Amino acid sequence: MHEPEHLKSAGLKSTLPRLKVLSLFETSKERHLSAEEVFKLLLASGDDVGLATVYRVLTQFEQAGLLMRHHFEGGKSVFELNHGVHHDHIVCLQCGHVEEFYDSGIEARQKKAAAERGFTVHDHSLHIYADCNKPKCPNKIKS
Amino acid sequence: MHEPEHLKSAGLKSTLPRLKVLSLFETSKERHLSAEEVFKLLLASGDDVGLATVYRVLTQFEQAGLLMRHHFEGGKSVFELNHGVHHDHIVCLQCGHVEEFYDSGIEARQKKAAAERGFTVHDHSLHIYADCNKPKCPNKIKS
DNA sequence: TATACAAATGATAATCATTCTCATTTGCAA
DNA sequence: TTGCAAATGAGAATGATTATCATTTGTATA
Ligand SMILES: [Mn+2]
Ligand SMILES: [Mn+2]
Ligand SMILES: [Zn+2]
Ligand SMILES: [Zn+2]
Repeated sequence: MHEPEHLKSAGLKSTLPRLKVLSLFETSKERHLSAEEVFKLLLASGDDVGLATVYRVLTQFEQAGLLMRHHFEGGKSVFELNHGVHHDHIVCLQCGHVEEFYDSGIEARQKKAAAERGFTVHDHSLHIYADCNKPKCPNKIKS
Repeated sequence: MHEPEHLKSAGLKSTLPRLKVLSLFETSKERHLSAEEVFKLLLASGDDVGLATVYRVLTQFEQAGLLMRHHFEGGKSVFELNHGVHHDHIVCLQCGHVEEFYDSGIEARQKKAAAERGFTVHDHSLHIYADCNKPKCPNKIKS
């Protein structure tokens, strides 16, 4: 029961919808969730939160540094709890499974490439799109 | 005047809108263009092509391998002529300027990261978001 | 604890990029 | 030239996200 403090320290007041969304990310089996998925999971668990509120809260949490937003292919934003450690993503094109990885060599070479060209890096996104080849992976893109 | 053959060999018949779009990419000062930009540039040059046709043609050219599509931040697809050599992008958050780079070390480490996890790579996208620090860069995001 | 009110919510309208529909036009093969 | 499948263009439809605004709620204060 530390969520209210999380919100407080982020300058957000502790409301029911915000607690529900945060709690969902902390307990969900899926680490990376879209707004639509958050909305549906809350509905399914009997917690009614308006879709507009879901979008608002996700954006607020992102700005507060509680969540990170990613733009995978498919047009919809995906969010995950910000555990403070940067990582990149491998996304399975068949089942949508997301695996995280970190390669300090890649990170270093990115910085170098940008610096050599006079750029000041703010941020980067690296997504590898692939087949996961897991036994449970269906050969069909999940809707 | 070799465009018609390009289209023919791609299995697309040589129509006026398609020739105009292809020619625009071959002559434009900007290498990376969104659908909206293509549409407006054609209008400005007196070549009227419907917006729906622009979208259709861009997608067809992408499928034919003539263009590559990228998803930079900002929600709209960006296209460029496919010159056959893979590269990644550094995008200036202030002026939208795009610079290309290629780092074989990064490429190799990506393949390795995916392989180690049992993935079969289809594709990847690496975008570095930064300030270009060029003298001509305005401190404002261009609309 | 009751009250007051700014902040938050939720239903719904609006927006934006993109795709779809369908009547009309066009490239091109015969 | 003609015939016609393929392509086009105007506008409707879609899907994700944001804006509006009347109503509700968290919380500071009396
Ligand atoms: Mn992640
Ligand atoms: Mn490029
Ligand atoms: Zn999979
Ligand atoms: Zn710049």
